[in-house]
Amino acid sequence: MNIYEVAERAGVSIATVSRVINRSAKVSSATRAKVEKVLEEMEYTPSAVARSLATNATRLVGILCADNRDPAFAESIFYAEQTLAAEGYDCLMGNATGDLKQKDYYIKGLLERKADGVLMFGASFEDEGEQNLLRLAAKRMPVVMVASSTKAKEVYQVTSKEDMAVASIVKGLALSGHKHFAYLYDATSPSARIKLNGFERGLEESGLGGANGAAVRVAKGFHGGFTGARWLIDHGLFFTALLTSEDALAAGALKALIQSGRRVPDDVCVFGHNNSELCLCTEPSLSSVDNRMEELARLGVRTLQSAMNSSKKPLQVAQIPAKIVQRDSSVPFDVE
Amino acid sequence: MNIYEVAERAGVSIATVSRVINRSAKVSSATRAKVEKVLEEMEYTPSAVARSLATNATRLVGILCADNRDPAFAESIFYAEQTLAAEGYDCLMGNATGDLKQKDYYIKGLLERKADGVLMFGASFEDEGEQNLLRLAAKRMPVVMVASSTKAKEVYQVTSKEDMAVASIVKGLALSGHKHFAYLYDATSPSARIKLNGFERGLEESGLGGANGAAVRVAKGFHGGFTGARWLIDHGLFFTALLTSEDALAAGALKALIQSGRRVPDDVCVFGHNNSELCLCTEPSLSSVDNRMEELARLGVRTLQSAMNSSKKPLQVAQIPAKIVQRDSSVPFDVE
DNA sequence: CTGAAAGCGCTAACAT
DNA sequence: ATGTTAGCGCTTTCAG
Repeated sequence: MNIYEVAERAGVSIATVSRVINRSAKVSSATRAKVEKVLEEMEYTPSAVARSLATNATRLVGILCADNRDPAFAESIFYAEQTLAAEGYDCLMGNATGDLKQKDYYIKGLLERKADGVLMFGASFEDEGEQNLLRLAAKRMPVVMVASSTKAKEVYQVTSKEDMAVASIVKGLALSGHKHFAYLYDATSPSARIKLNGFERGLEESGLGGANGAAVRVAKGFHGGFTGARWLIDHGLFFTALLTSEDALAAGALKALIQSGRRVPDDVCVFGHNNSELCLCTEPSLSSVDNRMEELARLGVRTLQSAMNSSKKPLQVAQIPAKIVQRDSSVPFDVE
Repeated sequence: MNIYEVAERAGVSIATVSRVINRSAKVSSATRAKVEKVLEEMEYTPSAVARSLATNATRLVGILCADNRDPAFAESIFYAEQTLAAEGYDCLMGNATGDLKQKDYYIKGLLERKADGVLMFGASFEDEGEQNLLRLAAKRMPVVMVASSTKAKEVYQVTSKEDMAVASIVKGLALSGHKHFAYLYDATSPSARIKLNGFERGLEESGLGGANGAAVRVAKGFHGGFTGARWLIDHGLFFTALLTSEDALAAGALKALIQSGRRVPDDVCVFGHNNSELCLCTEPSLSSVDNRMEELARLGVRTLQSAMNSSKKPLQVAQIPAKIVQRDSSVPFDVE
């Protein structure tokens, strides 16, 4: 059921068939009707692959993300997918959580499939090998990284200043009299490191030494937060403020703290990160930092779109401020 | 940078280049080396679209889902994507949340792109038009529906008996003496309706009339659950057991109940649905029904794989039992 | 072991 | 307005 069979059955040339399919040129309404009838009858479906080969254009964009299960990324992917679909782009999705080999697989795949562009959510490209891969990709199609950064300057980047927000929280709490901080994080990705940096910078800028802040790497999710907080408690570490790199971590920590008799926020203030719906569900509700993923996703998609239309090159790097959301797990303070 | 340029630079024919690229046939190690060197130098990337046209095979599978933001679907997508990627399949993802037109867009797209198969998560195809679409798709590639059902019997289906679990909860609670039930749901999709049916069947089979169970449609998420429960309370509806179609709904309801002075589980037992991580985060922790999405996803992927390899046709329809998970938001009872 | 040549299904000049 | 034809980049007989 290709264009030839249609042409034959309709008694016209393949060019004409192609024309009616694509509305590309004038076709007399008589032949048009004739062809369309055959199209219907045969349940003809054009071959996108043949078309792509002929036109050298796929309407395909890659969505590479660190983990589509992360609610923030899921939200971004959803938005990106729906927006791009509305413009007739299809999304090839991949989770590049792992090592270089995995990233290589996805990037090469997109290159081979001649994708029109890539949108990355939280995918980290740190070392030399990864950056080279990124450059290779950027040479052939626009690459937009959302919520993660890289030294490779060939790619577009949009991030929010989460580290500033974290630092601001520490400073705000310090001004309120807090002197002993703890930080729970679950990954060592660049963006995770950036948040951690914010924590440490906050301490420094508050005139507090490293001894005032314990940063502990824990397992992912509620369980990681729970056991992490238990560990802190069991080891007798004293802290009146607990920050985390993830809401689920904070939710777990919250449970552990309360089970151990701590009052939140009176004894210890707790902060999550990402401002997910989870924050509303805990008791007390969770203060968090809103990294404004929707904004980032929006900006990322727009950037990719204009880059693909190669109309005007947008900025290489964009940053928007993150927002601190104070709820019941912390005592209110002013943010400078 | 196509196969011709490579052939020329290496002083061989394109057939030979094709052979070394695909390791398809014997090539003397001398020429092989020569060709591979050129491949490297030119940073040659094969064209998947040309290859697909020639071989009539894309390694592409569609992942159509109701909403990739739903944690359960996100988990499934992740699993499916990683598993398929390991076998060299790329995933075209789409959210077919909406009307027929949207589903049509995705299905036709997959057909045009000559996808090798489709995996659907929670996507509903109810009415005549949608079912015809499904049939059209199934005629050309294997279609596997996970966590949703349809009357169209041309597609593979794997679901869990969530309705049975819901009914069992109602019956279990009824045996414990509960007489007044409420049910909060946020959608009218087939699978949502099935759950609701379970609720109603549970009442019936407990010898309770419809007057003993109020089913209310509410907005999505925590907020929907919160306002829904408030509505029930404000309207003076008495109930000692509250079931929901979603954990987030239950989380919201939980807050509202507790704020209004109800003790959970003493005054009212609350059940979520999906057994997400959220259940651990609430206070008290949330009882829920585990629809075993991971199992379903696993089964769905396996089904698709074997259907694509057309080795042996697996069963058309598979069902696995769902599990009731009792936590602190309900008083323990025995499940028959 | 290697090369020549015919397609895969479609688009896009270029004719008519 | 419609038809002819030459690719698009690759795979795959079929010869040699």
